[in-house]
Amino acid sequence: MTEMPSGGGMNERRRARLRLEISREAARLFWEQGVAATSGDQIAKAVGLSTRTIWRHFRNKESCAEPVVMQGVAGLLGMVRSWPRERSLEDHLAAELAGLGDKTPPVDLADQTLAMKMIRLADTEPALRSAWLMAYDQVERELCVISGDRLGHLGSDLEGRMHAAAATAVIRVLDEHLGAAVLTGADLSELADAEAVSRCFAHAIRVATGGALGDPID
Amino acid sequence: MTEMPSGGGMNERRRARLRLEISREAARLFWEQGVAATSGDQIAKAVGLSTRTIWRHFRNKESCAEPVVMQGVAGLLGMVRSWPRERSLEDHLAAELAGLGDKTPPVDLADQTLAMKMIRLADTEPALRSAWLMAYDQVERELCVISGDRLGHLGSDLEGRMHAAAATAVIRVLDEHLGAAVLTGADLSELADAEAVSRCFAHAIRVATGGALGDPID
DNA sequence: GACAGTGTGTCACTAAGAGACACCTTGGGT
DNA sequence: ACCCAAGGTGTCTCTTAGTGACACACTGTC
Repeated sequence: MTEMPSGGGMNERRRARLRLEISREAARLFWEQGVAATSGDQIAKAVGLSTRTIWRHFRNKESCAEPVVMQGVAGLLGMVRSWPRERSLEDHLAAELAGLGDKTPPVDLADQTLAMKMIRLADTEPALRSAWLMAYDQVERELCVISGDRLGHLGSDLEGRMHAAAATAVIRVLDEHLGAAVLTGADLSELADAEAVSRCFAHAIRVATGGALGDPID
Repeated sequence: MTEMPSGGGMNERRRARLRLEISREAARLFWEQGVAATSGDQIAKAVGLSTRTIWRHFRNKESCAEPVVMQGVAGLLGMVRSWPRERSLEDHLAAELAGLGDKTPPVDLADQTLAMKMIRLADTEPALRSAWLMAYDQVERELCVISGDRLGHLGSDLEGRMHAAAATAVIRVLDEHLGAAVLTGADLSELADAEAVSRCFAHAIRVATGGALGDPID
């Protein structure tokens, strides 16, 4: 009869951690040998679980890539989540970015490159492309809540959804662009200036939402 | 040694027609009994082909839904494709819509409702959601060419891609909204005024692209 | 009428993913 | 200390999504 709120919450996070763990191995294998050549058994063995358990946590093979993709945008998403209403997007991103160096664990860097490899693979593997899009679909839902909050539901719900969708779309395109740039190793110079990158994101979001997302509220 | 340009072109269109045919049956079955309960054999039998042939035309079961989804947006996409540079988006859509009643074959209406059923199903079936997103990913690529053409590659390629992505995103959200409205049968009144709908699309695209797509060129 | 090319059917096969059941943790109550 | 309920996992089994290989049918060309 007694609920266990801590147990439930713990389980959810435990589950998320496990999914990420599996996803890391899966993404690595996908990158090293391609999606088709990677079997569920192989993923299971790599992460030290039974194959059956893999399918308990992922609805199919491609979707094993989703958590690393989500992890790749988690940084930006976290920043947007903590965006206080009274600040402009540019100010907030700049501030977050300033205090980012110390609190970002090194593991995130590995995840970041893994996520970039996934989008690269998505160019040739339609299955991964759909996983990539599904991950951003998730981002869109989260952004929808945030934009709904900032717009205070003054506009229609539909309007909020469009803003969220447009913002997510430009974020995705920027991610694809940056990912490609990093992996080709072309010019890392444009990435070096983190503030320029954040300004780029902020500007893109502002444009895509017709200015609805960007300005401080009230 | 001799190419057959007519034959090749014919094949491509023949293939597209066949894919659509298969897709219609698949979508119908998906809607009637759910995706999981619909087998490849069943789709094959419904369309009068061997199962093997189904998998020659579609990489997996879910993607069987893509052609009807594409068909669902083909109307709008066609309009945007024929958008002359010297007209505004609003004017062009209104003009196209005026001369639309006569040239739209009735079969399109059935496809339209089928497409709407698919997005409805996508709410509960992640596999269909990814098919839906993949179809719009295709739309985005097409829009990318169009926007690149209209912007004359004056802006960066990246900018064109962001505009295309944002525009596609709002079109998708509007489609989802309209589809939901039609199927719930709530108020068809807001759909009755075709011109209002087209103005809605035009406005959304204009906003999402920061005005980059909408105005006449030069 | 022989020919190339392309699309389809049939058969055999691999692997994705689910169902059923037993086991083993964890954590809480007595 | 003991038991018990809940939920995650392994093992076994089975269905079916999806592929490879090969033969056959169709179509247009020389």
